Amino acid sequence: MASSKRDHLVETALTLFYEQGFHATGIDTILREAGVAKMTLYNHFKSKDELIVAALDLHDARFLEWFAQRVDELADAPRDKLLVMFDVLEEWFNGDAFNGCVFINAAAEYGNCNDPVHEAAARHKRLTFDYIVDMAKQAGSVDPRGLGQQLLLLQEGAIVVAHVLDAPIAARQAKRAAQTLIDQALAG
Amino acid sequence: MASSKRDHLVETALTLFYEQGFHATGIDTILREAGVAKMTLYNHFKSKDELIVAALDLHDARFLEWFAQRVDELADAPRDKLLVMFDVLEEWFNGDAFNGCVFINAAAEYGNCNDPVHEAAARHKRLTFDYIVDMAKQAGSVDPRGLGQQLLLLQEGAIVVAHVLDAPIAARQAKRAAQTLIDQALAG
DNA sequence: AGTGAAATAAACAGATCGGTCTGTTTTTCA
DNA sequence: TGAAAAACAGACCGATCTGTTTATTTCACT
Repeated sequence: MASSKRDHLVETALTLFYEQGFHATGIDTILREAGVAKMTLYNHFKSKDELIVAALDLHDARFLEWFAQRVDELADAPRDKLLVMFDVLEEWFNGDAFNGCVFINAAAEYGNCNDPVHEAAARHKRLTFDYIVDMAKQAGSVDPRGLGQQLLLLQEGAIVVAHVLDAPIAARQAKRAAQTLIDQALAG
Repeated sequence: MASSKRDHLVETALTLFYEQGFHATGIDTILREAGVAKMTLYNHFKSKDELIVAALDLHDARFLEWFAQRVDELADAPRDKLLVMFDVLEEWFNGDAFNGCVFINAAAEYGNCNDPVHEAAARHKRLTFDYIVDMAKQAGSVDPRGLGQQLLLLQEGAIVVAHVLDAPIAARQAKRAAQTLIDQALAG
């Protein structure tokens, strides 16, 4: 079990980064919370930034998996899946731990697009986009990328509004807008 | 001219906070850049957080004024203003200094909704919403708040996508979606 | 010209930052 | 069972952090 300590460290780091932010969370805090020695961290990672990227990559895979699974549970028809996406968002917003999107937060703290942390955030959003486009394709859209772009905008907007304005209802507003856009895109 | 030093300090702080983030920008850096003594800062503000709020409030007023003015320059009819909003966004995204929305970034670093910094960010987004609702009302929408919410989602989504994915074109995609939503809302 | 407010420079405080180093203990596996 | 690998505790490093203190200088206004 060579990497169990490493995994636990990344897991703890992810939680703290999400709760408190990246710059605001010190290495020592993570180590104390994880119950791990400092040298263990620096044997697995060259720097705090590498730990951040590892934490983001972990959440990337896991979040998308959770998201797609919930969508599949709530709808069967591809067209319905495009819509229930926003119900899943609402679930997320209403969860206790909701503190915005950790990738948006990461890009906010690491604004330089060439920064590895920013790149990890961009990676996730690209995969999110791919997922939506795939659903749009299955729903029979003639321009799945175009529809996907519009729905992505609504999704990201909902996340931001829900967080900044503390308004989880943004998901439902986004769903209404999505309904209109989907109807228009799949008409005829 | 009692407050010229103070103004210059807030101005410098705003620039640096936007460029580098809030936690990542130290007091000393701001003071050096502004050419101001440390005691001058602490005579005007009780803490760094107060300086942050002052910087955000300054940008709040100024940004909304710039935004509304550009919208007025590009369109006359209220309905057109709802649309050219997204052209103005695109101008902003394509500017050299674009690094996302400083209020979204602030909320990302200060996630707690009761934090004065977060509250300042929320204040700005509420005013942005009010502005859009007002335009929707002038455009003759029967549900200006509903339309305003949807357009706000598109706007915030465009900002996030433009920043995280380094894709200023998000503004144009948002404009297309807005066109559809506006048509639907103002139909009949 | 003189007074009081405002800004200055610079040392200082105490905590924390990311990261390194050493030496010891635990775990893993052949 | 024994050697290599991994994790451990914790001291230590220099730098930086926000904020305070003190004493000096600038400057507007009467």
